[in-house]
Amino acid sequence: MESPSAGSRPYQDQDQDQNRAVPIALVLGGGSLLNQVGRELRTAVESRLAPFDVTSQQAALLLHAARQEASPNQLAPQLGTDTAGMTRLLDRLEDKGLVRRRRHPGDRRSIVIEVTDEGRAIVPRLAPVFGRVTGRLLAGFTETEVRELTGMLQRMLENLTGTGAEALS
Amino acid sequence: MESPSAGSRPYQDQDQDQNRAVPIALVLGGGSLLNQVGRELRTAVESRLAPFDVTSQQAALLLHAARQEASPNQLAPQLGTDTAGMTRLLDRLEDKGLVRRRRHPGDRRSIVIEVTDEGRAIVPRLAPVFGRVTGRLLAGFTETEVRELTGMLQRMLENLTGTGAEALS
DNA sequence: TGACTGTTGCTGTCGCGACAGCTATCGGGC
DNA sequence: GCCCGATAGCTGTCGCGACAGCAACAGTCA
Repeated sequence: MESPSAGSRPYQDQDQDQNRAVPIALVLGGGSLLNQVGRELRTAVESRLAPFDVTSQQAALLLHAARQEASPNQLAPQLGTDTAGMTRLLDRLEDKGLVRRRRHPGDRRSIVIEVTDEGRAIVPRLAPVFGRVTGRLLAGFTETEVRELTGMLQRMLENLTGTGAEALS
Repeated sequence: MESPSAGSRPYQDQDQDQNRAVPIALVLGGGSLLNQVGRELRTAVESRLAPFDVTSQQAALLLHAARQEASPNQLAPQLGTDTAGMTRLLDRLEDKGLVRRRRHPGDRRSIVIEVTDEGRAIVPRLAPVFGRVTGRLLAGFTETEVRELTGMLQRMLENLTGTGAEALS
């Protein structure tokens, strides 16, 4: 298909080529490869979280909040949402009794997310789920590949957001 | 590029290591790196599609349907959704007058998606949007990297969807 | 003191994915 | 003819992300 010499040509040069090897399938709508993997990943996590009656988002919030008390505003970017999404997320978790809202003593605009005893009871069982799915996701990958993949994902993120968004803790 | 001892060690061996270099951040909920890139990608596409008053999903459907008439059932997997999602997607596109539903002459259960003249008018201007965003997403990537990335994404997809032997669960 | 500005969380609206259940239709077998 | 399973599309429900608008509050400055 391609000659090996083309391997290091920057992708930009290739952009005008109408018959390029990697088509817009990487990008096309919700069916893009990227989104497809993301969706399957979420589904895989949630099927394993079903016994605990929480979604992957809810589990992620619990893990973050249990480790350190925080406000919705602080957690929102780590969960890939905004304050509006946090409001609803907290609503659902509060309905399930896993989380409580407390006013911040110093700033009455703020809120402190408090994991209830019921929430803390299941938190230790949530983390391994993410670990196991990570293992399955990356089965057959070498450490080098995982590093390269992570690097490429971060470069793509920076390409899109413009400035470096360090989302990784 | 392989440091032989660590670099080629399969990721599985690393799984029990609590302090592994790539944490569950790759997987954690909607804030995972994978989903984050996917979301930014969708946002970037949609901001460029705003003048046409279509979303990335709707644009993707138009591109597919304009190239070749098809049924919702055929297009659903390509758009990363199911027939239920197709029903709503078609509803919205029909409301906008970009698409029409026609009964399949041979099979009265089926439907043929017909792009209206109004729809065909904007289709040629949609494809370049995906191309441009692809270019931006992959800015600075070599062809080799793009190939490796695509390959890794596909491997991850197979790892998740494949019905392979499941030593972890 | 009072106005101004920025922040924080809430609410409404839209689009979308996943899932379950339903109807109409098609096809094969008897 | 009838029956039975499979298939195509529709509907309802839930969770979530993006966006816009809102009220309460904080810190600042005249």
